[in-house]
Amino acid sequence: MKYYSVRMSLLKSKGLKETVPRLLVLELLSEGAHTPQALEKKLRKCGSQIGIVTVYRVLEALEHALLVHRHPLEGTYSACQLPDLPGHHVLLHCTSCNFVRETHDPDLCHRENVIAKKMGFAPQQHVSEIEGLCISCR
Amino acid sequence: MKYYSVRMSLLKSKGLKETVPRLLVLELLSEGAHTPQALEKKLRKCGSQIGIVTVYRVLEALEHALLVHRHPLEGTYSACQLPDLPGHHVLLHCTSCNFVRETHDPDLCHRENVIAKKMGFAPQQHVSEIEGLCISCR
DNA sequence: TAAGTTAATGCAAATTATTTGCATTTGCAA
DNA sequence: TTGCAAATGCAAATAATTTGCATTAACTTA
Repeated sequence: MKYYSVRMSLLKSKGLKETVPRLLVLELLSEGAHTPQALEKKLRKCGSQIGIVTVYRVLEALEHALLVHRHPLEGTYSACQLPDLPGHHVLLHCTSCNFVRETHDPDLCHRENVIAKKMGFAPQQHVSEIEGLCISCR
Repeated sequence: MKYYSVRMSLLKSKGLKETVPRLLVLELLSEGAHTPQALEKKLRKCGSQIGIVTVYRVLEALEHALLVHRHPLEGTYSACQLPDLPGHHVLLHCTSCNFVRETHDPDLCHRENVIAKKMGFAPQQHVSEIEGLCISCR
């Protein structure tokens, strides 16, 4: 596993300490959505002896730093692919292979603000989840 | 509680049996988002002796029939306010009073389809959640 | 309207998920 | 390299969810 690559600076840039559990979790979550339990199993398979409690705490820290998303329709987590654009995210979640693609769409964002205003809401953040089949699964 | 009103026909129209727990849960969920646990407590206060297990099973049935939404960022449920427009929903969730308002927006829906297509996704359903403060909380 | 059938409920218990407390270790700054 | 604060590991407590089975209630149809 190549966890010492891209994600090294990411943690520091968010003011988080760089630890092995965090790097591994980020790595796994960049490959698709996982529940905390699924993460623990995979970590065990990778040889790391990281307990479920630590997984929870790592997820909490990463979510708080907006580096991962807690996932709408499933209770899973995935790595934020656009950590520099907080506030609005579109998640494309393949129901077959479980892969999560993420994007940002200014039009959608704008439309959501319009809707919020129309309904009398002061929006703080939006998440849109689109469930479907990805290009390689159909 | 006026649970014998509007929601009576709704259950039947979805092919579900009309039972007291279901009517009560639908009623409560139309007033705002609740966790299963919160539902049980309120039901108990209303005098009904409906166990948590039943609450879970009622929620499962209602969700499957698309009469309630399992809620993105909180693990709560709320009644679907547009049961005749499945597939796409916009949830406006007040982070202060916990109320959930629901709407449907053709523009947003269209935009999400465009995004999905652009990303090679065959969309099955979308949910957009907008978190913020409702009109009476700000 | 009174069976009969199927599905829903209630309860107890099992399983699974999440949180907490505390001792130990580790990352990072001085 | 040393020291401090924060992160981790482990055990145990708490909470959430599921399962099995007996009972009850809702719809059908006769």
